[in-house]
Amino acid sequence: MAKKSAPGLSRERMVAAAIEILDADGEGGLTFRALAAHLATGAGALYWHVAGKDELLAAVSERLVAEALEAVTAHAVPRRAIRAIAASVFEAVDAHPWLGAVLSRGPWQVATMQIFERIGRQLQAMQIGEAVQFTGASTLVSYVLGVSNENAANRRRAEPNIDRSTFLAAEAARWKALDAEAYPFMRRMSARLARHDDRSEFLAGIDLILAGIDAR
Amino acid sequence: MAKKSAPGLSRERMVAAAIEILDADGEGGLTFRALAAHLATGAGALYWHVAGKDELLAAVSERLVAEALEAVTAHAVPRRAIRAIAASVFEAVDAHPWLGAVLSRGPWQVATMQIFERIGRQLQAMQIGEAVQFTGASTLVSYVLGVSNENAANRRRAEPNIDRSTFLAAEAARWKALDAEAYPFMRRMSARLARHDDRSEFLAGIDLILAGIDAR
DNA sequence: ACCTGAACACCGTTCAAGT
DNA sequence: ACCTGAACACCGTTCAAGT
Repeated sequence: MAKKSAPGLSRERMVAAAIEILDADGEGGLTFRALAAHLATGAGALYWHVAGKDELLAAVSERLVAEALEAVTAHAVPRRAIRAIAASVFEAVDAHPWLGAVLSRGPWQVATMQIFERIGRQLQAMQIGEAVQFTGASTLVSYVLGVSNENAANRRRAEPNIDRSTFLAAEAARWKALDAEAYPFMRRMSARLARHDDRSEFLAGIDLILAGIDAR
Repeated sequence: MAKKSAPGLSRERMVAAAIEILDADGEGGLTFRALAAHLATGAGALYWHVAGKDELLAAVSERLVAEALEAVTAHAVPRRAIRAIAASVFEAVDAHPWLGAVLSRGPWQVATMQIFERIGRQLQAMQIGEAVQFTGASTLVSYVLGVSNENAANRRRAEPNIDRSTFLAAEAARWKALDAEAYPFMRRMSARLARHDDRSEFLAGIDLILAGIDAR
């Protein structure tokens, strides 16, 4: 849908190029020099269209989150809708792991506000008081950002393109090898870690919070 | 308890000095040059005691989290204990806002493992299945890290030493001024935001998750 | 064994100069 | 109005040289 070879720079082209670089080389790979080279221009030119790197990253996260939220199918039941919203954000972060770090670096930027608003509206439709709506939305968003950020950090730590199951196996082995005195719980959970699924575990956390909201 | 003028460097002295600088000047203030100057040595000397900046930050977070967890008073009732653990971590992050960012940059470092383990042991003492223990611990830790990170980011954004209530008032005014079509929920919540308390709101989120766990 | 500090290979950002 | 690219003021890290 984007024009193939529009002449000159633009915020849009910069955002698109930044996403390409971030996906290819991770957050460390996105420098204004690399971005300028990618766009066949000088580094200084970028500053004509964007105030700086923070603003660019905010624009990038705004775009991906907006797309993720647009993709959410409507649900008549609020808790279903919340689950769908959370799942869609999770999938965006899963597809672009660096997004987790970017999102939680500047909360209360438009991207996070969108998530908060969308979740909040669904809570509003539930039969709960305003205080629980506020606490519930805050808790859900904090949880979503927390998981996103952990995923981003894990991807940074792991070798790129490593197989998911071999990564989990290595991680579980680490847990199992922990000191028995200091980490009895983690040791006991190591087998469970090895066979857990990130996405459904994330959604199980959402369900836990939703169940807590229902209990009010 | 630390020796006043022990000769030479050491990991411990570096960690202590790093915390001082971070508290005074924020995360951006901690450079190896500044740290070396603070310790009256050359920048290269630091690398004799620490592999690099990441390791230093990990050691810093490890220390503060260990102190926070030691300060937790024992509770016979698991959900009380979990509340106390979460509150103690919250207070550490509140006292050292940059810690929130450091903690969630490298999860599954010792600091995070300690929190996970401590919370997990309490869940283990509750009458719940192992799957809920795993999901519950993950959810609680992700939430704690999420909130910590948001707080860190908020402090970065606000002017330093700004009064808490004036910050909240300004933030609430921003919410109230949002577009009515796009942000009805946030607008409706603006008054509540203005008078909410960070700490008790954080704990209300913990209670929500705990209530969800109980509902199993 | 431990420290020094200059040097290396980067950054984000600015800005005079161009078109 | 928009782009260029050298220059500025930084970084983390390395490493020969010192004690």
